[in-house]
Amino acid sequence: MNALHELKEKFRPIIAGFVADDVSKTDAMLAMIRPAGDAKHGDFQANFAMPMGKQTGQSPRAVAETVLQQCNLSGICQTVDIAGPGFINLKLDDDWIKRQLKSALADSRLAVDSVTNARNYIVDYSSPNVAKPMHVGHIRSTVIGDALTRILNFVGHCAKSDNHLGDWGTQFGMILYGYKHFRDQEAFDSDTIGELSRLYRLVRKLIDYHGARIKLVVLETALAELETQQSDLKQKQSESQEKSAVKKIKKEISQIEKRINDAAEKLQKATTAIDAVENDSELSLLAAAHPEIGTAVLLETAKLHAGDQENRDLWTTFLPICKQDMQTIYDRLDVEFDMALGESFYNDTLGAIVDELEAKGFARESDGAMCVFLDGFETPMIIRKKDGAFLYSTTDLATIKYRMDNFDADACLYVVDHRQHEHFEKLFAVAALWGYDEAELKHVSFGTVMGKDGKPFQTRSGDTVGLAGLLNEAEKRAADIARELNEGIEADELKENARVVGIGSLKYADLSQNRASDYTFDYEKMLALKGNTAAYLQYGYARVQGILRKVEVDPRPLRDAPVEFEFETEIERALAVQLLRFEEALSDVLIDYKPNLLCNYLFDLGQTFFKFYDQCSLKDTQSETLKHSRVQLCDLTARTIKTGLALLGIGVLDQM
RNA sequence: GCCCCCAUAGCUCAACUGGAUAGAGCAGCCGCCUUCUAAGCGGCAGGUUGUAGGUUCGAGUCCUACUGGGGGUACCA
Repeated sequence: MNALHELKEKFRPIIAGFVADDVSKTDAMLAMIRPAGDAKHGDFQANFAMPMGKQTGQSPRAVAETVLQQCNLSGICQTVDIAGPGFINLKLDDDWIKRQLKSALADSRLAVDSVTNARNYIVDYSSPNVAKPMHVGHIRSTVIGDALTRILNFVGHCAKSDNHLGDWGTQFGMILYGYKHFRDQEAFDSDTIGELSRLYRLVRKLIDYHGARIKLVVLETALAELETQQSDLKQKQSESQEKSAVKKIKKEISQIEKRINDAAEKLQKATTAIDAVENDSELSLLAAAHPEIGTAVLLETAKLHAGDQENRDLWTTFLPICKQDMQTIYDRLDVEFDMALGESFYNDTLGAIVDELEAKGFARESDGAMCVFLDGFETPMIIRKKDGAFLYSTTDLATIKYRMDNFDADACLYVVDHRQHEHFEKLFAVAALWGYDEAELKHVSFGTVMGKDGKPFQTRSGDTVGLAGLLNEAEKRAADIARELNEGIEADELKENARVVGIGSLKYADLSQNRASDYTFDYEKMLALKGNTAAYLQYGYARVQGILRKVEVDPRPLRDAPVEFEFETEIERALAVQLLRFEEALSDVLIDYKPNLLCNYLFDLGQTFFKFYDQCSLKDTQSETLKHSRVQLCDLTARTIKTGLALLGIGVLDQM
């Protein structure tokens, strides 16, 4: 049941008459029926009279009156008013609300209708590179993708999640090289994943070192050149008389300064990479002994791809271990995938795909590389390097083909950082050329995780914050509060409480933000348990359970045999209306795949509930029927919170 | 150079895709636990939505220019 939808259908035939049955115009007008911005204007408002008045040359108020004369809203609306320039304010009928509440009460889906146009979705998210430790940057894709998959399935679509693991890239070359040259066998035997991760970081450091050494001179001369230019310009500025010329020079100076800052930053990075090795005698020796490590690593990767037995064997040994390590994180996050087809899965199909694109005339060789040139793009999409190796663009194309052929996908969502915007634009353009132009291919992008300095997030050491550590800290903080508030809480219960609240709040912190915004990583905010957090909603849920325990009314029999709802106070009606908006919130989420809209809804519901809680004591309610009506409201609130949080991948507790 | 995002309260973010008086949470101040769990509630304070124009009945939202920040830009993913 969706009140907004019902209202739109009531208005549809009348509006259609006004716009000569133009369906898209009708829909545009109906889209102007929306929840009231301010509760004192009613429950919903319709804003179509203004543009319609404009088009027909009538006054908007006259249009509104005509529409309302023809539209029979009795039964669903209690009052209908025209206000201001021509706003139509709609207030739902109490009896109608009560009927809807009853059907929600009796329904395990809370009367959320299944969509009529069910589609097959593939949701591609998380997709970490195996063999690199997962860091805080991975959590965003993981929780957003997981929430979208759950919501799509709940409303009746068929959504399959796919973890498109980076299990075939250069990082494996690093590990292979590290394993062959630097491994500590004892450590490898006792703590394999720790040793692999150490090897990865070690090789990374050495490559960065040599890279920085080569770049150093270039960077230094570039910086010096820029500084000369800067002083020249300053000279010119002081000599110049003309106002406009001075202004122009000033602008040039500020541009130069920006470039100087950039160059200085790069130089700083290079120096840091060099110092990290040279200040460490052991590392210096290793660096000196492996001058060609960069190309050697690429060679190891190439050998792996070419089917070299030793490297393949090592890969088959490492991969399950790495996957197992990631799985512990996914388990803690309660995230599951329907499939985890990594890049390696598509390896055997890549050659044929490149050949096909070439044969069809979409791809051609340029500078030795196989490229697809696209209108509107400066650079082509390279699908095979000049050394013969394939790229992730090739794999992504193979993935699209696989998903279309095997899952008959109507839509693929890629929950990936917005920095890959252009990659996906090209990918989708090539897919359309290739013939996959029916399905919706959508880059559900999200902002970068930034540090407090406004730069992409990194810790001082240059390593990004580990995900495991973040989860530990989240649970620890939740445990501290739970212990403080519940003296003598059992160890098991404390642990469960900390897990549900800590992890839930961490996820919610990510989900509650508009995914488009870059997000500033803030330890305190990520781990906050007060205000607009999962803990707030979980607390609301737990309090309902507390009430039900206290008043000793079992809500379950009331679900199928409810008493008549009574709105003794304004707040009870407000809570009721808010409860009926659940389906609306879910459909809002899916318009542009924004889970934060569900968070907004739940937080509003929570606030309304706490007001109700404050004003309507069930314990002191004398009338049995009123008490039961309130129990029913509580029951619906708890179930809506529980269901809503579950759709975000967050759990609830009976007691906190 | 070219292209893409972003700029909203001291801080971190919303604003249902053009609607009525721009909302929350932190942080600050004042209240509320002998009253169903204070991880809560009520109140105060905080804004020329980066700047300047434009479009229209109506703009944080759309267009233009500018300023500032981030990202991308031929063989990394």
